[in-house]
Amino acid sequence: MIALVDCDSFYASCERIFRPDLEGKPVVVLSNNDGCVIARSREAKALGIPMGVPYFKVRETIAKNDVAVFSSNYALYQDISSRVLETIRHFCPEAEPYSIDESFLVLDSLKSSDEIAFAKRLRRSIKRFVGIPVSIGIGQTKTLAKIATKLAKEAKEGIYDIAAQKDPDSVLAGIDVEDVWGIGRRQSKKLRAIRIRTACDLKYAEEGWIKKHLSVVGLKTVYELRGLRCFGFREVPDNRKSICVSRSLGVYLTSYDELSQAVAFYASLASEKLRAQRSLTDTVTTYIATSFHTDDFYWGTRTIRLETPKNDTPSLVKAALEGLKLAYIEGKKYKRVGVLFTEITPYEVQQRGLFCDTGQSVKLNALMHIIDKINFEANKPMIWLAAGGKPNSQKWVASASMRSPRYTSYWDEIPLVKV
DNA sequence: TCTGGGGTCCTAGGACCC
DNA sequence: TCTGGGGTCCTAGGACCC
Repeated sequence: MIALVDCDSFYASCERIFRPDLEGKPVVVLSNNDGCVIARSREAKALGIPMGVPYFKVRETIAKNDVAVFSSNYALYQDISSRVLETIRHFCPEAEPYSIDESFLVLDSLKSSDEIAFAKRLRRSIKRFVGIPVSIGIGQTKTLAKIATKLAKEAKEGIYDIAAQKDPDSVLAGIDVEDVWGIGRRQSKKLRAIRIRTACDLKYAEEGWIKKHLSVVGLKTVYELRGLRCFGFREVPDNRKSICVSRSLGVYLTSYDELSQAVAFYASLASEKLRAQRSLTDTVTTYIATSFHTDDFYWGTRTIRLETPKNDTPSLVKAALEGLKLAYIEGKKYKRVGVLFTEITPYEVQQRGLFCDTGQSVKLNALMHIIDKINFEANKPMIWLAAGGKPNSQKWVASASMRSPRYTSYWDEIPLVKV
C-alpha cells in the first residue's frame, strides 16, 4: 500500500505555528511581489477566496473579514518542510518527498490492519513535533493515494484508506475526472466529450483511445486507477535537470544597465543552486518580458551555449548577460526577468574542450566553494558579484512587506519569549 | 495601480545515419 | 499500381504538477 502525507494549507499552517492567536482564523499567504493568493487556511477558503486570485481583487473581502495576510516566507516554509520529512522518515524510511508539502510513503511492510493505526500515529506526531496538521490518504498506487488524500481532507480523522472501502468503484464514481492526478483542463475536456466524467469512468476507459488521445502518460493514470503501479519511487530526489530563477520585478525597468543588474543577480542565485547539487551546465537561457496583462506583451528569450560546461558564477553570469544583450529591445517596460540552466551534467563527468582546455578552472572552483561556504555559514550574502548589485538594496526587488520573521533559520529573527 | 515561481515528461516533425 | 526497415538527435511546444 502507498500513503500520501499532505500538509493542510501548508504555508498558512507554517505561519500559525508561531502565531497561535491565528488558530481558527482566516489566513492567506501571497506569492512573490504580493501578487496572488497562493495559500489559504480552511477559514479563508470558506470565505470564498479562490486559489491564485490576484490580491487586489480580494482586498475588500480580506479587510472586511479580518483575514491575516502574509507575504511568502520561503526560508520558513522550506525549514518546516524538512522537519516534517524528518518526522515522516523516523516512522517510515521509505518516503519520497514529492513537493514542499507532500510525501509518498511505501507501507508494503505493514499489515493492512495496521495501516490506519500507523497513519494516526504519524499524523499525531507531525502535529506534536512540528506543529503542522496533515491529511493522509492510502491506496494501492500513487494515483489512488492522491484521491484518498482528497477524501481525507473531508474525513474527521484526516485519514482515508480507499482500499479498505467496501466498494472502491463507487468512491471513484464520486470523483470528477479533472480531479484525478495527471488529468488537467485539456485532457478532462477531451474525456468529457466522450462521456468519461468520473475517476471510475476513466478506470474502465478503452486503452487504445486513451493511448491515442492522452499518450502513455494518460494510460499510466488509467492503470494506476486499476491498482497497477506505474509511477516509481525515489527516496533520494534526482538532481534537477533544469534550474530556473525568475522573478516579477517590483518596478518597471527600461534601461539595459538596470536589467543587466537583475539578470546578473538571478544568474548568480541560479549558479549557487547548480553548485549545491554539484552539477555543471553549458546552456544558459535569459529571458525578459513586459507585463503579461498589456496588449503589446513582449517576451524576449535567448540561449547561449558555452564551449564546455561550467558552474562558476562569473562564467554563467557572463553568458546570461550575452543572452540579455540579444533579447533586449530598447523602449520597452520590462516587468519580468529570468535565467534558466538546462543540459545539466554532473561535476564528476566533465567534457573538456578539444582545441584548448576551457573546462571548469580548478582555481575558480576553489574560489566558488569558499564563497558559498562563507555565505552559507553567515546565513546571508557576505560576498557577491558586483554586477548583480548589493543584495537587499536592489531597487527592482519586489516588496514583501507582510513577511513574517524567519523564525527558525535566522538568528536575528528567532522568536523572543517575554517573561 | 496591483496578476507567482518553480519543475517534469512527452510528442511531433525535421534532418540525418546505415 | 507497386516504393524498406531500422535507428538517433534536435527543437519547439504542449500538458501537467505543486
